[in-house]
Amino acid sequence: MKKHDPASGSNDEGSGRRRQILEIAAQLFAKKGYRGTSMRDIGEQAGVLGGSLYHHIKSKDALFVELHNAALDAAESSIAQAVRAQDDPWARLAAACAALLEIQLAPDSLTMPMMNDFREVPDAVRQQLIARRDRFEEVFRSLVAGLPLPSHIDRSVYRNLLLSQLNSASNWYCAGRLAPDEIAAQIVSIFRHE
Amino acid sequence: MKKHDPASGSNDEGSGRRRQILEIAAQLFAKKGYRGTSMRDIGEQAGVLGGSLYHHIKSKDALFVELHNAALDAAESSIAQAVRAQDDPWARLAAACAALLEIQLAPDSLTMPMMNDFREVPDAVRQQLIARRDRFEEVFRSLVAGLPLPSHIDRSVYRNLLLSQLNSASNWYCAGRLAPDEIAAQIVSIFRHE
DNA sequence: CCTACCGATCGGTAGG
DNA sequence: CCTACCGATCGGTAGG
Repeated sequence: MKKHDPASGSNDEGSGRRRQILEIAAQLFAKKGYRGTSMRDIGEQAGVLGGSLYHHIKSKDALFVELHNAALDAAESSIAQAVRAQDDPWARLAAACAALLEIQLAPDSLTMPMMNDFREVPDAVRQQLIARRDRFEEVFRSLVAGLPLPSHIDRSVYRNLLLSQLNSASNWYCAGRLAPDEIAAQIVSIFRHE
Repeated sequence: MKKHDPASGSNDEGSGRRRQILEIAAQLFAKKGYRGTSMRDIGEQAGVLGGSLYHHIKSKDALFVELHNAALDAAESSIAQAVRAQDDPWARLAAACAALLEIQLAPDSLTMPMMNDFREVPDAVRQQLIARRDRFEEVFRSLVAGLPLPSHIDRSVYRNLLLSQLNSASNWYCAGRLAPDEIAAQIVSIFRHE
């Protein structure tokens, strides 16, 4: 008779089903955008009607915010681990770019590229997304601060350019050609100046 | 009794009204995205009801395609003119970046940043947008081909990284800080290698 | 350019 | 998890 909290991390049968739904939703949001993905679309992929999803989630807004934050959590910890193993500032930047691209370009999984469509999301959702993203970008602010850049380069612009590349790589990435870590190497070789 | 073709370039009173509507639509699409902008939203800004817009346009899809193509036409000719005045390959690239950014970061006008939301547009529209964009990007392909780049840099990746930066600059650009041409200079100074 | 409306689709809910 | 439905909103149209 005990109802399990749909937002909890409990690992019974219902929770596995919930994770499956989250992964389906993440893929659809990544492919079609927030407004382009209806609850009925998600339900169809999960084999249920749209309304039935509300036993697992509170609302479409909350679902999207949860996915977005989970993706940034995963990226943050993966980057932290990759950077920890490096000492040279350029090597640290390269490791961070490779780790982020590996996530951004993964074709499936729950970690998906969705920090770009702030425009098509309701205002209340957008504020949460922006707050989380700003926190995420702090790690790049400190990585860039550690670089021995020529003085004529504006580090704020440099960081924004770098991040916009990493975030939009999925728009032109073609799985057949270079691997994510090769693209990261290209980016760093372009952004490397001293 | 003569009906004027709404897609023609005639310059009578009706055509001026039409251009005004196009500018309003361009601003809304740029700010809220394709799906986030309803015909009623556009009508409201223009001081009429949504249904009344259909005397000036055929459909929302056609309106968006027209705006997108007009923006790329304007960018293409502005870039061509800027590049023509330069001889050195790096100077040509710098001129092209400055011209494109000037358009991408202009707060109003009909030329607007909208080559990013291919995801939220209907399939039939997306195909037209992609075809036009691919043609637009050819000019950058040839500019990059003219650069004396180190051999370890992949020119295809280089071009995609450059374009993704130019296209998403409006996401972080803050009018108070650097001017568009200063940002273009920063980009070129980062992308300059020999 | 408005009134008045169409069918379709949306996010979400009640009750079982 | 389904049936059956809610009110809201969408793109678009007929007729004036």
